[in-house]
Amino acid sequence: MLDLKLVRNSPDVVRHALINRNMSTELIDSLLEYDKAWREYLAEGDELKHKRNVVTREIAKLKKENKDTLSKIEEMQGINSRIKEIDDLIRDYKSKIHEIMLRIPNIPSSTTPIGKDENDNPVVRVVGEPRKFTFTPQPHWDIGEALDILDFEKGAKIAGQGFTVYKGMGAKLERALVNFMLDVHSRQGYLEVFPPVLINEKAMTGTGQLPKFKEDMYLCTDGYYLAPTAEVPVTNLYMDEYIEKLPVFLTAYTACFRREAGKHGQDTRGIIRQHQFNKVELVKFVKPETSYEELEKLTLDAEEILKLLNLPYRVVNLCTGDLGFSAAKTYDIEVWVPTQEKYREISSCSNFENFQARRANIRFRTPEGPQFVHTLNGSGLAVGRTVVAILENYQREDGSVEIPEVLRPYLGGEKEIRKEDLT
RNA sequence: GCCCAGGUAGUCUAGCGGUAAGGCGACGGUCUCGAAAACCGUUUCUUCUUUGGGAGAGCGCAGGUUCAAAUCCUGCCCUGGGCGCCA
Repeated sequence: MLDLKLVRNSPDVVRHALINRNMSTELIDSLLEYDKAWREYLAEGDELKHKRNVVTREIAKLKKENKDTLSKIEEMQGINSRIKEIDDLIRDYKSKIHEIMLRIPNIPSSTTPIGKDENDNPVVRVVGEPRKFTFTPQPHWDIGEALDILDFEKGAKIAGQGFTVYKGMGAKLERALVNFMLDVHSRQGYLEVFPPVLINEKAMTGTGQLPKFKEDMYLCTDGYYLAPTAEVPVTNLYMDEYIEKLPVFLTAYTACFRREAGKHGQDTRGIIRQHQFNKVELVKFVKPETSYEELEKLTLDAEEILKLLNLPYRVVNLCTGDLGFSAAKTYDIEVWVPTQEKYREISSCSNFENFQARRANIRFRTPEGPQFVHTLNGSGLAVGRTVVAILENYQREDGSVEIPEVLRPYLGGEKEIRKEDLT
C-alpha cells in the first residue's frame, strides 16, 4: 500500500506510475474526491465529539455535586444523532478509500526500466554457456516418463490437470534439491523457518495477494487460503510488530499453490506450470537505506544455486509493464531450457520497499519515531523448474541423466539417473 | 466440539460506568571530563495547524445499551487450562 499522503500531495507521481504499468488512472480521481470528503466530515465530527467530551465531563461534575443534569443531557442527544450520521459517512468514505488504496500497485523504482511487456526487460547478465548437444535433446516430460520418474497420468487421476506425481529418483531429486537449497541459504546467513501453508485473509492482504488476485488463489471452505508462495507466511511472521534487530534474513521451503487462472494453454506439458509446486524462498526485512544493496545480494544468493548446479542462466531487470503489483524493482533469474531454446523464469527477486510493510504494519524504531521496514524476497529457487533444468541440461544420448556433482551427497552418492534405478 | 480463565500502549501489569494509572524498556534532556545513578520529558494512529501546538480516535475484532463504555449486553477471533474426539 502506498502512503495516502503521497497520493494526496503528489497524485501525478502515482498517475505516472500507473501509466507506466499500463494501467488506468481513474481510480486516483475518485480516491482524491473521497479523501477530500472524508477529511471534511472528519473535521466536523471531531468538533462535535470535542463538544460531547466537554459536556460529558460537565455532567459528571454536576452529578457529583448532586445538581440537575437534565438540560445538558437533552442537549447531548441532539449532538449525538448528528455524530452518528457523520460517523456513518466517515466510515463509508474511509472504507472506499481503503478499498482503492489496496488496489493501487507500488511505484516502480527509478532503476526499473520503463517498458511495455517482457520484451522490454533488459538483460543484466548472462552466466554460463548453453551446452552444445551432439544429439537432439529431449523435453523433460519425455525424459521423465522414459525414466519413470515423472507420472503425469497419475497426477491427473488423483488431482487433475496440472498435477504430477514424482517417483523414485524423481521424488528423491526433488527432495535433494530442497535440502541442498536450504543448506546453501543457511550458510549464506538466512534462518530456516518452516511455516504453515494455509493462510488467513489478513496475511494474504498484507503481502498484496488480496484483494486484487483472489481468483489466482485456492480458497478453502473454512476461509483459509493456500499459500501461493512462502513469501506470504514468512513476510507476515512480523505482521503488526516492531522488529528490534534489523536486518532479518529468513529462508523457507514450502509447497506453493496457484490456480493459474487465465493461463490455460501455456506450458500444458511437463512441470513448468503446475497448480502445486515446491519452492525455497528467501525473505529479507531491512532498513530502507540498505534495501537496494540487499536486493543485489539476495539475487546473487539465489543465483548461487544455479552456479553450484552449473546451469546456464541470465538475469533480467523487469520493466514497468512486466513488474508485479507489490514490487518496486524485480530481477528475474531465467534458466536455460535447451528444448525450448529459451531462458525461462526460475526465480523472481524483488524489493517491495515499504509497500508490504505498510499493509502488514511491520515497523522498526528510529529516534524520529516508528518507520516501516523494507521487505524483499526471491525464490531460491523454484524446485520443479530446477528439476526441468537438470533433466534437460544434464541429459545423455542414452536417455539417462547425470546428477550434478553438488547434489550427489544428497542422493547417496548416485551419479546418474537410469531406468533401472527405479525401485 | 464442550466447559473454565484470560486478551489493556513496545513489554509487563492495575482499573471493572465518569479524562487509561503504574513498573520495565527505548529515545531525548538536566547533571558529568565521560559514563552510571538520580531527576524531568517523550513513547500508537488520524486530522488540523500560524510549526508553538490543538483536536479526535485507540483497552483482541465487530455491533448494541448510555449524556458518558476498557468497564454493561450480543456475536466472533485468539491465547492458556480441563474434558471429548483424533493422525
